[in-house]
Amino acid sequence: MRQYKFHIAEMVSAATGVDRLQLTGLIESPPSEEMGDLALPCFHLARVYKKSPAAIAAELAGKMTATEFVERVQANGPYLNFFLRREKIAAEIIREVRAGGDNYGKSDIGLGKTVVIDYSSPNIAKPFGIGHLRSTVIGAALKRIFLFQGYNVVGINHLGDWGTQFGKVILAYKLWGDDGILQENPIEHLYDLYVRIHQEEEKDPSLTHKAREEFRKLEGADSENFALWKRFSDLSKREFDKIYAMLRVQFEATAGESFYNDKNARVEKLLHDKGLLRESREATIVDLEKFGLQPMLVKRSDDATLYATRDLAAAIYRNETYKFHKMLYVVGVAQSLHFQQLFKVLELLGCSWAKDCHHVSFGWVKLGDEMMSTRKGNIVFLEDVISKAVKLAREIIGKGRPDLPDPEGTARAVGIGAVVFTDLAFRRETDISFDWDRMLDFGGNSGPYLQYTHARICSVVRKYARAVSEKFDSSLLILPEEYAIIKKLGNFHEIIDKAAEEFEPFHISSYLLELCGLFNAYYQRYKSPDDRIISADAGKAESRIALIDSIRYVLHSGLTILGLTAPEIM
RNA sequence: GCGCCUGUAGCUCAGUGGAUAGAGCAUCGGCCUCCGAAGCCGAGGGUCGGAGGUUCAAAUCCUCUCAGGCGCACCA
Repeated sequence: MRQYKFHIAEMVSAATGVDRLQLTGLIESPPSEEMGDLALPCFHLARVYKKSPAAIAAELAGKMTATEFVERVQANGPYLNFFLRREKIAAEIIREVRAGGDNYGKSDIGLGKTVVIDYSSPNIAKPFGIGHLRSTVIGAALKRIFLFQGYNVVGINHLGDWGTQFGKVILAYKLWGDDGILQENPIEHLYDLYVRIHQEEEKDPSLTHKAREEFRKLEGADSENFALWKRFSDLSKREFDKIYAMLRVQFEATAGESFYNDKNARVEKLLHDKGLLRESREATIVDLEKFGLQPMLVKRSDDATLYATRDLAAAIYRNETYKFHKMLYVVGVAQSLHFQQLFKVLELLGCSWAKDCHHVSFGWVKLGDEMMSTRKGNIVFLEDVISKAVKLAREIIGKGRPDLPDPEGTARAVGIGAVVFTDLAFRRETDISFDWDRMLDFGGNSGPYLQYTHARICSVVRKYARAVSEKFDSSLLILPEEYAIIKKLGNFHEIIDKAAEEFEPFHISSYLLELCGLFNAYYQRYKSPDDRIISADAGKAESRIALIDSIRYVLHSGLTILGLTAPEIM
């Protein structure tokens, strides 16, 4: 619909002399159909011309004449409403979708630019929980959104594989670990040890000190600790890879924190040379008080590095390696202070690109009233969630369609789709309450609802049993539901743009739900031989199939971007 | 204490300056001899936490206030 906004802005600009781009931004969609297809609120013009908005609207309505796209223009109070030529719009949009196919909605505004996205980034020696899933799902969706816009995208898995916490795991393993259990069930065993050391620490604070010492030794290349770390790390990565395969998530680089071990010293020197370092309470810090921020701790009192050091090293390394246009950190809201500090320190180091770094934060996943916490041990395992969802999908699928070609694969597609979509069904910043009932609700606003609608459209197109014609007659698409769908299809570009600008995949989720709602209402409303999609009238059937096959394309692209598969039968 | 975030229908959430505040779940009532009922249609349900203010126009912006959450020195 973007092109028609431009067109209308041109018309109004010609009549008033007001800047065309400014007008484009003002044009909006009216709340109801009888108010036309696009509208220009005249409040701003009223200020310029010192007349009432209603008078301006009336006056402009008189000056406007019909055009190739605009059928009539009508003043409605302070609004100037534009009614488009439906036949023309229908023909253009459907042709555009069909010509583009899976490429419809793509753009090349990102050509030659690189976006680096840091996402997923689980901690080794810890289970992959529902919380990490959120970063993974949002990051992977953003990656596909930017690819859709022509950007070169580098997805980085910044594994949490270094730091004091491994001192804890190493210490716990030395105290209570069991090689046999580790071999058999690595993540579970490491997780038990991790929870246990946190509990024991409460009773015996000396453990904290011992754990730090273990990490200091690890950083000092102690061979025993290094071997243990390496083993934990390898076992964990193997588990994570299974999950990524299941979610079909890929990374261009897996460079965890340990990757920067040999790059921290250089950062420290840079900070030192800029005179940014200060000693405070025995630790090394960058004082950020004049920027209203807490100090950033760069090194511990025993000289071991901290995550801030490694994040600085990572940012500098990535800038040098990828020359990025933007860098996104898909990390929970709990770390927002850290990122403010990080970006500020980069700025102080003279990195002009610090402004291109964004913390794409997301809210908590709560369990009941509590925040999920690995340390407290109240987390939900991703594997349990997926296996329950797939099991439920298997039951539902088995009932309706005994002839389904690949029941197991479809059950997985739908079960995983339900889980993935749950993370995309809210705005990023919203805290999510983890709820089994909602996760396993395949109706309403859910992934399976979108997939179901897609399969349903595929089924109708199959039943039509003829090639979808490109020579359909758009003048036969006169039902209000048909026109509403056409306008919705025409909005796909704008939705992608908005999702990319705001780093918000939810806009796409919301759009797809609306699109499916329009289709389902349309589908169910008309049942007579003439009115149904596969109409007794061959011409109508041809046009309607071209229309719903266009929905199919957009739905398929949208689902793919979000990370869901779109089975043709389910 | 300082900083940030949230408060919209019974529940979970959209809507972030414009035309009667929307959806899903839940409740109640309808719709499969007919293209897939994982669906659709309808009903009830909201002083948008509260009070001031800015504006032609406020759920949306500002101030104050109440309630909840998170972050703030050697975890990441």
